[in-house]
Order: sequence, then structure tokens, then C-alpha cells
Amino acid sequence: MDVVSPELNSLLPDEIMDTEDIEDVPHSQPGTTAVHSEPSDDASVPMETDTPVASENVTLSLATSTTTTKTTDSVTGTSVTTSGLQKLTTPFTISPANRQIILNKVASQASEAAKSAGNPPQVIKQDGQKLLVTAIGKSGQPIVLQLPHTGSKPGISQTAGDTKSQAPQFKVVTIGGRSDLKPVVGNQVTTLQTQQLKTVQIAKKTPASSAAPIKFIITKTVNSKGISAQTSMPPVITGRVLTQSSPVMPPRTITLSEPHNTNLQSIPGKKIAISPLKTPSKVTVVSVASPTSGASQKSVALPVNVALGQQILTVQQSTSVSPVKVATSQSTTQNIKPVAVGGVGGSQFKTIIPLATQPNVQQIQVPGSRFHYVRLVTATTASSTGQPSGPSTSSIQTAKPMVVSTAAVRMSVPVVPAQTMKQVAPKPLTSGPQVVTTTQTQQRLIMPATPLPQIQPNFTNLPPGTVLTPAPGGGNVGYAVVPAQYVTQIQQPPFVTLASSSSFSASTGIQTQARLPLNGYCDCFANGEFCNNCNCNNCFNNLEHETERLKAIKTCLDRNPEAFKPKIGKGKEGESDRRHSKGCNCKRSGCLKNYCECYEAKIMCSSICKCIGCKNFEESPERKTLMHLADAAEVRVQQQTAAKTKLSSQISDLLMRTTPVISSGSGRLPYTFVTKEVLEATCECLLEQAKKAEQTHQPQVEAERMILEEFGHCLMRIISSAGKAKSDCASINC
DNA sequence: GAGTTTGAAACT
DNA sequence: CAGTTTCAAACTC
Repeated sequence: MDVVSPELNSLLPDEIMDTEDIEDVPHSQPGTTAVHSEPSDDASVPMETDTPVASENVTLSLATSTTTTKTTDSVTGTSVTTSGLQKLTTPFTISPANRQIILNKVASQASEAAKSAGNPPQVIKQDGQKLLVTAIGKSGQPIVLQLPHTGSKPGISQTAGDTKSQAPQFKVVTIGGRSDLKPVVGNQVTTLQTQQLKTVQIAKKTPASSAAPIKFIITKTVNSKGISAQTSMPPVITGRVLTQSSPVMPPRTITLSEPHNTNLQSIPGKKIAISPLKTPSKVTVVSVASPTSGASQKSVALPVNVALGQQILTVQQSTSVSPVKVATSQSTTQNIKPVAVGGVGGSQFKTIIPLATQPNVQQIQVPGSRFHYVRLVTATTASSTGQPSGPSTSSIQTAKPMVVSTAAVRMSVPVVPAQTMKQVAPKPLTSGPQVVTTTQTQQRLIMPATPLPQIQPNFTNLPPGTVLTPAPGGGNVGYAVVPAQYVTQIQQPPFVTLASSSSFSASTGIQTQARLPLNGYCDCFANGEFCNNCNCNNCFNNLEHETERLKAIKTCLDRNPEAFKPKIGKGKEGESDRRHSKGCNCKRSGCLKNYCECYEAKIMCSSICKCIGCKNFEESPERKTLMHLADAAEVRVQQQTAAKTKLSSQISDLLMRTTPVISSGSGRLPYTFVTKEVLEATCECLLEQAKKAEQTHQPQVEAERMILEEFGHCLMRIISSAGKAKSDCASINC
């Protein structure tokens, strides 16, 4: 069996076309109802019908009401059942010959749409294989995707149950922007099991040659129960053609025209969330059921994950023999899970409406492409002729999560010792509480950073209140360190730690755990710390209930050995990146809010994350924007701080410099009073004294003394004058 | 500070 | 393993 039709194989990227793990919808009625796409070029018979027709014009009414509408081609008898979404009716016409499908939104109700089943609103000329994409909820023009003509002869009918019949490669992708659309699970009788959709985000690092990161969204049907008459979905391919070698599956060449030029990409607000570094961990395949007879019916549902509240419109296509069937019976009850893939500008919806009966459709998020890619896998039992590399089996294969070769994707998530933990080296245990000096200023109870099978015995055997301190060169193993505030308790007689244990001596770990705050899972407990200054009620996460606490710890570790491991550890060996040990599971925050543990830890989401609509990857424009904003804010704060500091410094310096000037009046230095006039006067005085001594015939020594005394008098007068001037200025300034 | 949103963890 | 429930943190107003 060819899991992937040759056409699709030639159209889809290699990594997308990796079908090894793609789960296919099981056939409850193998060989009778399934319509299989032929790998060969002969794919002219898209519908299961006993009546050959020259042309197959199928009008489908996509009703979004709660009722399910099934339309039937008047010519071929092909009926299409749509499980509706409210207030959405989209009739369209299928022309298998030209392989075009046009979807146009109409405002009619579901019933009207059903009535219009026999009235194809549009007939497409049979001149090429096209895939039309329309925007549901918008009046935009339909998008036409041109598929390469396979050369098949249109109009050739296949009998029901013909496993070699080729489903027409009709690809209809409807993209809508209604925010109020919600998936409706009908109450009608259905032949399909309730199906659930999930999103697989395949992340890979942006290839160097790629202009933008590629993201894949793969949808698959999760059918845990057998479904009668299920067929795969018709292939719907959008997005750029990618090539990527896969270690599992050989590369495949895609020849489909690239949808870059389609209107799909030009639809505003269709930001597709890109999940980086992710493998197709979430795959949802919508089962497709095709009735083998008028009574039986196969439904085709194609889920599409779209951005921001986009809803999935499921279309059931029945290929019943009866020409016209407008009924709400035999509808498919499907649990369609809307997936918000991100984006901006409000809720939008994308709907991929499968028209063919067989192919499985997988929505793919291509990192960086900002568009949804849908991988179509045609489950068929037909001969594999023409199938380039697809597996050929005799039965429809079960779709499995696709494994995409993403060499750049970091897969392993080794957990390293807690970053926030204070690692201490074990000390030889002795009896009784021990208090050992430590370099840490504040001791905190630390849980072992490693899985504690080795530590646990010693840990549990530790006397309550034992304090372990790091030893020089200690390993990475963390041990319980009692907070400093509890050291006093420890140093007290042992009754402190055993006081309450007797009452719970028989309590199990769970019971003990239940007594702990928040069932033992408060942050303090999770962090391996005692509760301190918490608002816990009836808190047992303290030293007084150490026994119960240790039991609870043991219980937690038994249940989850990594319970006390840090969530954020280092990446794979050789990688310096920090990674979340479990990965986040964000759905609505886009991993760009602190709700996301990855984002909160300022790390990128990785392949292990299960988030939907992730934007927390390196190439994410949203993340870059946030980072830029954060950086800008930080820079701004730093600049403001620096400016304040500088200004303060400048003010201080200015004050320091301007003080002499300002106080020049009152704080004038004494030497400023020694002016030229003062010096001349002083010199005159000294000369006058010298003359006086000469006239009196005083000895030289006496003459010098008289001159020096006069110099002293002059200085005294200068100082006196200066002091007087300062006091005068001060009095004036006041 | 109250109400809402979100997602991890527990639970089924 | 997947869906549901719980609830505290994050977020908004």
C-alpha cells in the first residue's frame, strides 16, 4: 500500500513525507469502502461510485451549524457530509477533471447549504488539477492551489470497495477568520468514533539555506477505537516545498507547485505559530470514512490547526451510491480540538476541507514559515506503482507520529543538578543532629539534586535535623541542609523532631503527604525547603514533622524519582543551553509569558515541549520583539540609572567646584587680601623702618629686628583687614 | 486588590 | 496514555 500518493510525495517536503510514523486510520471494512489513491498517474476516479461519469462535479456545503449536512453529487452520487461549525456555510464545487475545488463562503444556513447540494454554485473548468483555498468567515477570494496534473482521466468511476480506485486529488483548504467558530460535536448518529485532534509541531532549526524557519503542524486522527469504514483524507498541501533528508525515509521529490504564490500566504493575520526544535510529537489524524453503500457511509474529516482560536471544520465526505442525500443522519461525531497556533490580530480559523476520500492529512507547522503545512498521506491498498519510495503494503497503514529528521533538533534533555540548589558534600553521618559550619550565609533545606536512590537511604536515615555542609571538592550530590533558623531547633533536644512523629508513625507516605501543605507539593516542599513564613495551614513541611516530611519525600521520589530535580537543566552533553527537563505544555500563552516555564526560565522551548503555538524559539519574531522590548526597557532603565548617577555626580562635583566661588565673599582666602597695593605699602613701611634704624646708627642686628617687627605689624594689619572684610561680607549675605 | 487567565501537577 | 480537575502563579483591570 502506498501511504503517500506519488503526487503528494512529489509535493511535500522530505521531512514531511516521512511516513514511517504516520498513523493511518484503520479500516474496519477493509477492501470494501476505502478509496485509495493510486500512486500511478491514474487518479481519475476520486469518488467511490458505481456510476461512471464524464465529469465529477461535486458541490459541497460546508455548514458550520450544529447539524451535519451531507450533500450528494447529482451526477456521481457522491455525497459529502459535513459536520458543521456554527454559522458557516461554504458551498463549493468540485471538478475532478480539472482538479479544482472552489470554496466560497455563503451566508446561508446549514439547511440551505444542504438544499443547495444539488446546485453547484460554481463549476470549475476541467483544465488542471487545482487546489482551492478559501477563507471561511471572510469574503476573500478563494485560493487556488494548482496541483500537477497527473494525467489521469477524469470522470472514471470506481466501484465501491475497489481498493485500487484512485481518489481524486482534490485539495480544498479553507481558511477563515471567524472567532466565534467552535467545533461542534454533533449528536447525530454517526459511524465514526469520536475523534480528537492534536497538533504536532515539528520544529527544526532554521536551515542555513532557508530564508525562514520552517514549521510543521501535523494533524492526525486519534482513534483508539475501531472505526467502521474509514478512509484517509485527501491530500491538502500548502506551504513551501521543502526538502529534507530523513534518516528513516528516503528523500522524496515534491513537484507540486509551491503555494508561496497562493493567496493563502497573503491572508493577513495568519501567523502560524512555529514550534522550534520539536519533533512531531503531537499528531492528529482525522479519520475519513467513506461509505461503501448507500447505507454505510464514510466520513472524511480534516482537522487543521490554525492560529489563534482557529477552528477546525470537519467535512465528511460520503460516497454513497444514492444520488442525492441531504440528511443529517450518519453524521460524524467528532471531537475537534481547536488549536491556537498563535498569531496576532484575534481569532482566526482555518479549515481544510478534504474532498477526496482517502488521504490522511497532517497539518504541519514549519518553523519560520508562518504558514500551515498539511501533509497528506493517502492510505490506499492500491498498487504502489509510481510510488517513489513509499511503503507498499496490503493494508492501510496506521498513521503514526511522523518522525522528521531534524538533525539540528536537540532531543535529549539531560538533567543536571539543580542550578538553584546549594550543593553540599555529604559528611560522615554520626548519631544525633550535626551542625557543621558552612560557607553559606543562609542554609536551606536542599533536596538531592540527583535521583536519590543512592542518597535516599542515607537521607532517610539521617537523624532529624542533621545539617550537612559542603566539603571542599564536594560532588554534585545535594543533601538536606537545614535552614539556619532551624539549626537552633536541631541543637535542641531531639524531641523537637520527634514530637509529632508518634502520632503519625503508622501513617503512610501518602497520608503524610496529604498532611503537607498543598498535599505536600507546595513550592517550599518542591524546592526541598522547609516552609518558612508561609501561609500554609496545618503545615507539616517543617522540622517538627520531619519524619512525616521525609516519608512524603520518599513517596514523591518513589512516584517520581525526578520530583526534586530542577526543571531547568543543561542540554545535551556538549550543549551549553539550558533546557527544561520536561518541557512546557503551553497552549494559549504562546510560550511568551511567564506561564510558560521555559519562557520563565528564559530558555527556548525544545523538542520535548508539548506546547501549541509556541513562539519561544530562537527565530520567533514575536520572541525577538519581546526580547527587543525587554532589552530596550532594560537599556532604558540602565540609561536612566546611569543618567541619574551621572547627574548626581555632576551635581556633587559642581557643588564641590562652585563652593569657593559661591563663598568667595565670606570665605575669601587671606592671601587674596595681599594685593599689590598692600605689598607696596608693606615694603614702604619696611624701608621706612630701615631708614629710621640707619639714621639712629643702630647696629645691623637691631636694624633687622626693627624691620622684622615692622613686617610683623604689617602682616597683622593685613590679617586684621581680611578678617574684618569677611565678617562684613557675611553680615551682608545674611 | 479583586477577578481572570494560565498551565503544571494531581487525579481519574 | 489521555482527559479532567485542582489550584497557585501570572496576569489584567
